[in-house]
Amino acid sequence: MVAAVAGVSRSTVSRVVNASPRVTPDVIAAVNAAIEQLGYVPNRAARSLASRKTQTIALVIPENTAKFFADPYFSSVIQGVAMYLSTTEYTLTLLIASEVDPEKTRRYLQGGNVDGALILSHHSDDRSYVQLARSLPVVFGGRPTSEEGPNTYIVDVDNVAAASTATRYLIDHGRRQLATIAGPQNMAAGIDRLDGWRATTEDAGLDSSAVVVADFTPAGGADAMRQLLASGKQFDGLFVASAQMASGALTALRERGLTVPKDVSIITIDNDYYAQHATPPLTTIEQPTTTHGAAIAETLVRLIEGHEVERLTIIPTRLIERESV
Amino acid sequence: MVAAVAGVSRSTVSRVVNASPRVTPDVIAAVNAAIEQLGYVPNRAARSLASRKTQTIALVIPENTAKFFADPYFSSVIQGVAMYLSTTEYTLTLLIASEVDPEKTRRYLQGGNVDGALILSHHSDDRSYVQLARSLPVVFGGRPTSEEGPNTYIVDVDNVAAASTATRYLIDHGRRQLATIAGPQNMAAGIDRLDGWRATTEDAGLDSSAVVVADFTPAGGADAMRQLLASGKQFDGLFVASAQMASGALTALRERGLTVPKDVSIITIDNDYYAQHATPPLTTIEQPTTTHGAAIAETLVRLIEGHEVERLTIIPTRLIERESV
DNA sequence: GTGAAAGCGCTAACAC
DNA sequence: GTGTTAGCGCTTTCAC
Repeated sequence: MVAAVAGVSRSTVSRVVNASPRVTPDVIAAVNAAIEQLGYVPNRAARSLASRKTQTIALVIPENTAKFFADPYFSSVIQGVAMYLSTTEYTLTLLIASEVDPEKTRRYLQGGNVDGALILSHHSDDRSYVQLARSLPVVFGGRPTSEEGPNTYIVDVDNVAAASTATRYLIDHGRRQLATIAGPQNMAAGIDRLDGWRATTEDAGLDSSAVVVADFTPAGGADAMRQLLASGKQFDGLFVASAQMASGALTALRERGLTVPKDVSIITIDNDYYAQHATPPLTTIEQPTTTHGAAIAETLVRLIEGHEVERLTIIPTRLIERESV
Repeated sequence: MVAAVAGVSRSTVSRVVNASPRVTPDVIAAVNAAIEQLGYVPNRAARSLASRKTQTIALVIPENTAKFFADPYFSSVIQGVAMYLSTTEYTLTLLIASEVDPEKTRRYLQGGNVDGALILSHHSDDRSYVQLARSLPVVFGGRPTSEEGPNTYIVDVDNVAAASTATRYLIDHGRRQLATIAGPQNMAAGIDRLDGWRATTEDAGLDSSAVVVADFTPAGGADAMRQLLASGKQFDGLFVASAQMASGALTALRERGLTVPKDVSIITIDNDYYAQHATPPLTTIEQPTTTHGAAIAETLVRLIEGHEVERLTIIPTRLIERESV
């Protein structure tokens, strides 16, 4: 073993590996030399067992992975998480939450197999995770819909403000008959964006009754657009709560021979390929996705390591002007 | 502890947890009852340490994660991997291969911290992973470019055949002046698809000199298209080695006022949103991505568990006819 | 079929 | 500053 080659005890090797401050430089050098020579790699399992730390962080993914992975927003957030963690000593585990047996996930998380968990809010039922936060460091990427407890740490974009900015942009560009395709009302992002649109619309003294709810997918956006068109409501400015839905809405508009932005202006949220490659390219509110992922991960690491952490971190957004307004 | 409540020894509890065949049904029931009552969750670290198995599989991701995660193909494959593994006892760890310190990744992998590794070929230098396969079960999703060893297990699509099918489709539809936008020639997928195109084109007695190489991105595809246009070569049928590039190519074609498929037919590979939402929607060769991911993971698990495994598994592809030819 | 004992490879008191 | 001694929570021979 390393200790023998370096001529020291196993404890000392352990101290060197863990960068303990009180070890003589000579000894550190000797041990490192031995480590190098032997190609020694500490065993994670043994370490965890003895230190009662796993150095592992779980990223919990809702069972409905199809939607999850198909959404470029999430891939991008995961990327941010993974990249941040690769600069630390923590390892990232992807945990798919089984809906058949939700207990399985909870048990795994609480069974001391991870040091903390990241929950990307995508689904309605996050109550169990809010509870989980009582016994394990947990950070939510996106505000959970269920009531928050004292241990709820959230890193999120200000969805109300983003929707508000978008809506005001429409108004500032002369649009007076507004409509919106909202996101699912069991998700915080869906709720908050609708709230922002409605408040801003009403503040401007405009009618806020043209609302259709969809599911954040292109197909859902197209359906919603058709509904709106069929409703007979007049509108010249449309806020769509996600670029994926906007892409679908564009398709439906084209079916009816309507032109953007001549007949109707569109503004949305997300600067993904849907927004960039739409015809016309969409004016949108960008949320910095990888930055968001990194911030979530960083918050969790700080939490695990006992640092002071803000209960709520807001990630800034940015308006990108293109050709749809 | 569980043993006490169930009135048996720890060994017996261990046997029940690990589904050992020779335990009396009564005892099994008693132990399970105790487990349930106590909410017992076995400690992974202790288990690993004693059994010398980690029940962990690493998914190695090239450092250039930006490209990686932006590619819907990979998100989708990861999804397949994650979903398959969630049905097993294995846990998925995302491992970002540092290019600054490639040794770090290798050491981690060889240090007994995982039972096996999945390499999604995306980058040129996979030699080190082919080597790694000598000491650790490794499965490649996509053929590595470097020479294969006896322990190289590969799960891949037949890229040559896919390109060949696509090219023949163009020819069958009356196109005689063919061109291609090829993928990077340091990646197997890029090389094989070009080979397939060239062979089929030449077999048909057609000119195979109109080739531009790009990097699988939309921007790269657009540039390549402009180059092709500027070259003065005439073509009425174009095979683009990925839908992302095809989407860029479409943009460049539009700039020049060319219409698809009237002026030029386009066929590509990948049935992602680029192919589906392009204008016009692209005729393409679909590779089943989540299935691919699941197959890769399954192969690795079988390998780890000592089952007989094929050295090469080919995933079937499918032609999807749309409006670009 | 079940229990007793040993030990996986490391860290963490505690002594010196 | 370094070595000694336990012990983390499990699995695994080996008896019985």
